[in-house]
Amino acid sequence: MAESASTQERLLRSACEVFAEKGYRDATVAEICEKAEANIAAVNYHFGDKRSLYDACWRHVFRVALDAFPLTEGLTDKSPAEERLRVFIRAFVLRVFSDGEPGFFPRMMVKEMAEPTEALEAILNEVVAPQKQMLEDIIRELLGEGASEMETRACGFSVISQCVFFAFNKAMRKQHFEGIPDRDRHVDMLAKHIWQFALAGIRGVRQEA
Amino acid sequence: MAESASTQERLLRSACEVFAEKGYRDATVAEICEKAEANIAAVNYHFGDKRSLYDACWRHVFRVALDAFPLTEGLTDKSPAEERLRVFIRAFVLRVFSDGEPGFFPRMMVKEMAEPTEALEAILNEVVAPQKQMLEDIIRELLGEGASEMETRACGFSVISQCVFFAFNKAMRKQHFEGIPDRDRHVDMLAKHIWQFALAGIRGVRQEA
DNA sequence: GATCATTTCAAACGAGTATTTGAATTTGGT
DNA sequence: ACCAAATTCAAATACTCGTTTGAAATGATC
Repeated sequence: MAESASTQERLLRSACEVFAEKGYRDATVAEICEKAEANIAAVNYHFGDKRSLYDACWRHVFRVALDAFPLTEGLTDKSPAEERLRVFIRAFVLRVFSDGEPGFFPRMMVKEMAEPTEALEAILNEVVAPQKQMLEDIIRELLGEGASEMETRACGFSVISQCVFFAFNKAMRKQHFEGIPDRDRHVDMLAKHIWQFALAGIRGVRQEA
Repeated sequence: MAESASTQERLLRSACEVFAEKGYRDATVAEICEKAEANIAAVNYHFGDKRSLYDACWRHVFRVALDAFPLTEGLTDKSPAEERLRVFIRAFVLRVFSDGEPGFFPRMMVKEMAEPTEALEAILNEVVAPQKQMLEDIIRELLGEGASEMETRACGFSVISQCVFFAFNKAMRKQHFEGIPDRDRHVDMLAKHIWQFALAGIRGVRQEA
């Protein structure tokens, strides 16, 4: 951890890393402090307690992910729904496979969903709800006028579940890439696959109705 | 917990319940014993330690899920791939939404994937690998001769990720059902949605290639 | 009904971990 | 250079939780 940054910053960064890898419960403040080259008491001095540090991490990783991979990159108000869906999915997948800070957000999210802490409800409201809204707006457009709210929700879930899947753990990401040399290109291909699969799926649902 | 069963049985059942709800780390033997109306030392007496109890739970929930919702229910050797996919997905989804014992398996699985214990590797080999194989066999058939191994894997992941998604936690399942009276029927509809979405997705991928 | 093995129990123990403490050190302002 | 505030530090504390222990209760066998 770079000793150029302030102790508080170093703590925040190493905490995000550890929380993203292990989840809230399995992360220890001892490990976080060690990685930040700070004293064991530094967390309490700078953040109050472990939970407040966790909250600070959420705010941080959320902002970083949004910064590094915005879900509307390069789009205009009048970009077609297909294109908006492509960008949304691609940004999501790039986050998930990022080895750096932008990857912390989806990983913390999966940990939190699997083993919720008190923070979950706030996260659902402040973080996932807007993204869900954005996605469903796209899908509603793709489904056309006749789409029911239930169909829209269902298709939204179908897309999101694919985007999130590989955030589970490193072993799964590794396994999916075994024997593949050019990792970045393959992430792109995966994003493209999800996009095509989802577009076809949505059209299938539309025809059925 | 029924006091008709033996202490060992009661422990196993309540342990599955708690592990499925909270994951290995957040589950406490105190809570498990309390729910089983057994003494705090009962786990060690009957199973040795918490980890061995966890292993026993895995064996149990796996068997129960396979029993209650087999992935090939009612199929013959020559059932068409579409039908095999439908049954596979439906059984998976029914497990996920089961409030009873069959639901414990996918929930423990998601917890384990999000925050792995030492048990993960064995589970991947003994449990998920065969199911993955089965699913990819179906998909390979649907994709036709020209399908690459990578496309097959990608479509397999697209299906599984949707099946698993709602195993994350109760809040998500609840949210998806809010305002819907007939829950069982809606689970069926969700399974059908995933099936249609997946079939269309697979066909989309096939056409692209 | 006596004896021995099995099971249950309350209490204690020990390891791991978040938090507190108060002294020591560093920093920033004058 | 000096003071005061901010920060760092090692050690102590408090709490949770898995595990152990030895005695008590229960059940099985003869």
